[in-house]
Amino acid sequence: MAAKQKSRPTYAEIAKLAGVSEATVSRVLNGDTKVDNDRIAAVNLAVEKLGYKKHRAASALASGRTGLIAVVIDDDLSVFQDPFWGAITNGISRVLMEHEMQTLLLVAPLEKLDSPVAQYLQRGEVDGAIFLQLHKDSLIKLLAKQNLPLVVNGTPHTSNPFSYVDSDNAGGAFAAVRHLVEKGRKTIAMITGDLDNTAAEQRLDGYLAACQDLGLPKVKGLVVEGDWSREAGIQHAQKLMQKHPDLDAIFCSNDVMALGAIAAILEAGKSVPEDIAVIGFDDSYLAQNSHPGLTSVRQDIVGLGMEAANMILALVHGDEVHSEILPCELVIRETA
Amino acid sequence: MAAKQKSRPTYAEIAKLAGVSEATVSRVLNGDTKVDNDRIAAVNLAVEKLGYKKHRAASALASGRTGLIAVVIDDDLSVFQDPFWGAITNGISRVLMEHEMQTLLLVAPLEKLDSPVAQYLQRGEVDGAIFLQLHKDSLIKLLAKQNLPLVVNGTPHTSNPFSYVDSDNAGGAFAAVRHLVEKGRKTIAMITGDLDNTAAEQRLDGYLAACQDLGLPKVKGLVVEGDWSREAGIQHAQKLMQKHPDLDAIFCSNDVMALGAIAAILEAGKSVPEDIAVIGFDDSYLAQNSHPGLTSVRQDIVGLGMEAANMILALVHGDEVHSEILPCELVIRETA
DNA sequence: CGGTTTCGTGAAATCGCTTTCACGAAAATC
DNA sequence: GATTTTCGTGAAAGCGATTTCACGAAACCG
Repeated sequence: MAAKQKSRPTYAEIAKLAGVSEATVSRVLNGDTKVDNDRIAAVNLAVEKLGYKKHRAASALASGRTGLIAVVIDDDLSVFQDPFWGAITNGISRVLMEHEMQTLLLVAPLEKLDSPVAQYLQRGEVDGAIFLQLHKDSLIKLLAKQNLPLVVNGTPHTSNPFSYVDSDNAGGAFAAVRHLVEKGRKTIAMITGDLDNTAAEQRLDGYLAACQDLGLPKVKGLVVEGDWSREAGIQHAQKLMQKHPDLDAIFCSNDVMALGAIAAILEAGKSVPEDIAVIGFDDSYLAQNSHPGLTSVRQDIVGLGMEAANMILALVHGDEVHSEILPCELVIRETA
Repeated sequence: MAAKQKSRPTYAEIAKLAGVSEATVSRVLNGDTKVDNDRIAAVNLAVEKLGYKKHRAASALASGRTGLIAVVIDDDLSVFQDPFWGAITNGISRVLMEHEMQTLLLVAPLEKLDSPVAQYLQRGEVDGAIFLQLHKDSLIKLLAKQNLPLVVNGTPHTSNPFSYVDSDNAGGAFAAVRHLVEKGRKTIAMITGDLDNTAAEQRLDGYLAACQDLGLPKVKGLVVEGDWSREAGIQHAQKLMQKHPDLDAIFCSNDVMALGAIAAILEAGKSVPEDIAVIGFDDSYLAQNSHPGLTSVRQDIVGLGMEAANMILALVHGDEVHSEILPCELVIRETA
C-alpha cells in the first residue's frame, strides 16, 4: 500500500493564486525564459504560501529529466568491508540533495555490457551516473557514446575523455617519502599494491619521483609489488629486511600491508620506528586504531564525492567540466 | 543535457503487436485482474519481442507508486568510517533491485521533524523507507502515522510497533561468554558500549544471561561501561586488572575497545590469551587484521540489509510483517 | 427461458508538469 | 508612420502508464 500522501498543491492552484497561467508557473519554477518580474514574484509568493514542491514523477514524465543521479558500485566483495565507498557516497548524496537531485544506488556486478544495471542506465531513467571502483572501461564507453553524463571516481586506465575525480595519489606518496627523508631515512623501500590498479601505479610514481627529486641513491629491489593484503606486507617486509640490512623505512601502498610489515619487523626483533619506519596509505580505521599509531596518507574521500557530484551536476546542466585531483594529507603518528 | 535515450517502446506498440488494448497490456504487466490466457501470452510475447521496460516516471505519475525505497542514514560523523552501513545498504540494494525497485539514498541530519528529508518522505516521493542508525524515534513516529511503510535497523528504544531488523546481540554475547567458559575462564569481565544504545544493552544482557546460565559466580565490578573508544578499552582494562587480579577474560562490546584492552594487557606485562583472553564484537576490519587475531562476534550485516528490504517490500505490498532477529556468529581467532 | 450476475475487455479520462504554438502588444527598423 | 521583429503570455497538446466506467458476452438463477 502506498503512503497516504496529503494531497499536494499543483500548478493549477499556484496559477490561480498568482493570477497567471500554468505555463508561466512552469517558466518561473524552471528559471526558463524571461517572465515579467511582477509575475515571478507573484508565483514565488504563491509557491511559498502553498508550500509547493514539484512532483518528481510528473516532472520527469513531461520533461524527460528524472532528477536522479545513479551511483554505480561494482559489486565485488571488497565493497563489504571498505568504508571508502560509504564516505564517498555520503559526499555525493549531500551535494546532490542541495541541488534537489536524488542519489540512486546501484550495486551490481558490472562485468557484462547487457547487465540489468547497464540496461537501466541506457534506458534514460537517470540524468547521469557516477561510477565508483571501476574495473573495466567498456560499459562506460558504451554509455558515454549514448550521451549519458558520466563521472568516474579514480583515474581511468585509458586516456578516454571521461571526466573523473581522484586523489593525488602520487602527491601523497611523494609527501610520505619526503617525510621519511626529512626524518633522516636513507634506504626507503616500497611495497606497492596490485599494479594493474591505477591508484597503486600512481603511488609508485610518487615514490619514484620523490626518490629521484630528493636525491636518494638508486638501489635495486627496493620496490616490490604486493596485492594489498596483510600477508603481502608480512612476506615482502621479511624479504626486504633480509636483502637490505640497512633498510630503515618502508612505504606501503595501503594500511593493511603496512600493518603486516610492522608485524614482520617486530617479529624479526627490530623496532618501529627506531629501526625501520613505516608509512601506510588511506588513513583507515586500522591506522587510527593501530598500536603504535600508523603514519598514513589520508585521502579526502568525502571531498571526492562532493567533487564528483558537482561535476555530474555541471555535465547534466550541459556545462564543460575538467577532471579534478584532490590533494592528500600525510597524517603523522608514531610509526614514522 | 539529458541523455539521448533511444526511443523506448510503449504500451501503444505492445497493444498493437499483441492485438489487445492498452488497458489489457497494463493488466497483464501488473498481474491485475483476470485476463484471458491467450492474451496474456500475446502480451508477454510482444513485451519480450520489443524488449519493453516500464517507464518509471509515467508509471509513478499514473499509479502514485514510485518504485523507490529510501534508505535513510542519520548523518553523524561515524558514518564516514564505519563499513557497517556500506554493507547493509549493499544488502538492501541487491534485494530491491531483484524486485524492480530502486534504492534512493538519503544522507542527512535527522534531528528535526521538518528537515528536508522529513518533508521529502512525507511528500510521498518514495514507496517506503528503511532507517539506519536511528537515534530518535520522533520522525519515525510521525511518518508511521502517515502510513509510510517503514523498517528500522536496530531494536528501537520504545516498544512502538515499528518493524525492525536487528542482529541477535544478546545471543552473540552469550556465545562469546560460553566460549570463554568452555576454554576454562573463570573470571570474565565485560566492557560495555554506551548503554544508551540498545545494541550495547542487549550485548550486556547476553553477557549477564550467560554468566547466570553457566553458573559463573557473581563478582561485583566485573561489568564496566565504556563508550566504544580505544581509550575506554585501555582505561577499563587497566582498572579491571588492578581490581581483579584473577581476571582471566574480557568481553568487549566492540572491536575497538577490545584492541584497546589488549594493548593495556600487554602493556601490563601479561599475555593474550594465556593470561587474559579477549573477545570483541563486530568482526570488523580491525579484528581481521589485528595481531594477534581478535576473536570477535560477527553480525550478518548484508543479511540485515536483505531482510530489511524484504520486509519493506512486504509492507509496500500491504502484507503484515514481523520483526526479524538475525543470529550472530563467533569468529574464533587467537585472542580467545 | 427471461432475468440477474459475473466476467473480460476497450475507450477514454486522468496523473501533474512541460513545451510547442500562436497571438497580441511593445519595441525596433526604415 | 507603416512595417518588421521581438517579447511575454496562455491555451492546449503531449509525456506513458493506470484506472474507472460502461458494455456486450457468458454464466448463473429460479
